[in-house]
Amino acid sequence: MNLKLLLVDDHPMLRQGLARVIAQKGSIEVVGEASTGAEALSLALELSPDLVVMDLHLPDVSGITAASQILQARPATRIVMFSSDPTRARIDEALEAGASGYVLKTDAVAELSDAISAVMAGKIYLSQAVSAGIVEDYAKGLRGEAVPAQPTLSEQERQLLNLVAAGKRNKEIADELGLSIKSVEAQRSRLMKKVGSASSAELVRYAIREGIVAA
Amino acid sequence: MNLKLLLVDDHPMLRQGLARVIAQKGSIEVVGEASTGAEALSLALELSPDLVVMDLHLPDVSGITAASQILQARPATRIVMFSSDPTRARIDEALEAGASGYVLKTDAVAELSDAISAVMAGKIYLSQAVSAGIVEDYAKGLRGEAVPAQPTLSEQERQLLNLVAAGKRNKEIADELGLSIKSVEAQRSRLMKKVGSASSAELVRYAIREGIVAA
DNA sequence: CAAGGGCTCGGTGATTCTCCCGATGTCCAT
DNA sequence: ATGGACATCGGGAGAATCACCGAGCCCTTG
Repeated sequence: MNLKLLLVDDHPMLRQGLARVIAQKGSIEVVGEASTGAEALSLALELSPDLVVMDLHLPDVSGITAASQILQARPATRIVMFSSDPTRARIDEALEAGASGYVLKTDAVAELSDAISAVMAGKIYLSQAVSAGIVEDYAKGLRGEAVPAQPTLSEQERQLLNLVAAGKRNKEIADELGLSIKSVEAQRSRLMKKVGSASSAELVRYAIREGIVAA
Repeated sequence: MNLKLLLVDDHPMLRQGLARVIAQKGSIEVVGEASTGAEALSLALELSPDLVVMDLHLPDVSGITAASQILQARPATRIVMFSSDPTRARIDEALEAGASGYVLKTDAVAELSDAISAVMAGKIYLSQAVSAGIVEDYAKGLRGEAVPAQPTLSEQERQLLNLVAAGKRNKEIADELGLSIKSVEAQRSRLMKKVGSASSAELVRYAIREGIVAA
């Protein structure tokens, strides 16, 4: 039986190349390619692929939200995330959204093959580089101390970060959030401590790094 | 005669895919693949490729400097830059470094083929999306007015931007640059007007967009 | 229940930003 | 040489930020 695969990435170069690599190993058929989240969703509905290989970085929405949308409509679909970002936060998000695999673009192609096999067998697959980090943290956690930081931001903190990175002043943020300036200041300083930045400039850079706002 | 091509990109996924796509159109042979600038240089020396397709973003050094190094050692080599960054600044840098082509990862694969043909014929090739922007600016220039902004930053301004984006305070910047706070303030406000940002947060984002500092 | 943690404020004071003004000095073009 | 553009300062006023402090409030955990 042939596996139907939908390939989502905003780089045609990578898409076409990968499609060839995947196709030539037989048993898998690339039935569609998409370059945006919206396109991915509509193609997923139209083609009912068994598997979606999805880039995290898309021009319109994040691959994460695209994945949730697809899973909502077609819960049986397996999704392998495909990203150049090895950040813990990203990986967590992907898994929460229901992805079954996470492979890095810096991994060898073989990782993607392995991921596809494993995921279609119903397993969760994280590429070596990814799982290494997680296992390490886990071991550290068992060993007692100091899993340094996986600063999970609350919805409110993300919101704040968004506004700060947009260059708004505390007063404006306070109005927009219906809080007092004092609360904004407090949140802001807590946030800075949390992500380990000493200035708002670093806060902005953090927000961009984490993909909370665009550069 | 077979064209010898060296493919440089830090993503094996893309590399292997592209290699297949390129190889199958005959007359071009992918003689090597590199994932870092250092690797690219040593392979270029070893293999003497006619053409190098080089990603701009590499783990060690920028693809720009890697290109300069290769061209210094093997001036006859043609280099096509391969990037996801359509920024004018990047393109200018690439051309100054001696690249003969600039193709975006968001372009179709056909662009890369065209680029290879054109470049090997001794021409400069910029992909549609890239040249469109440049030609547009040029036409606007001829038409008289309003090339909206190619904010060429002076060395000092880049320096300032660097320090601002690093989160330094005006006082610290003044010390570091041997100026008075007042001059820093003035420069800063001029800079903000120049790049059209209303807040220092936007300034930071600008610096990151333009690649002046890392995120 | 009590204790603690997180979030929302308010106050205070020091520091910093931002923007106004004007005084120089340099360099370039008229 | 004279005017203009621009960079380097300084003064000063007003706003914003930052760092502490403390006081409630809600919620979870023991």
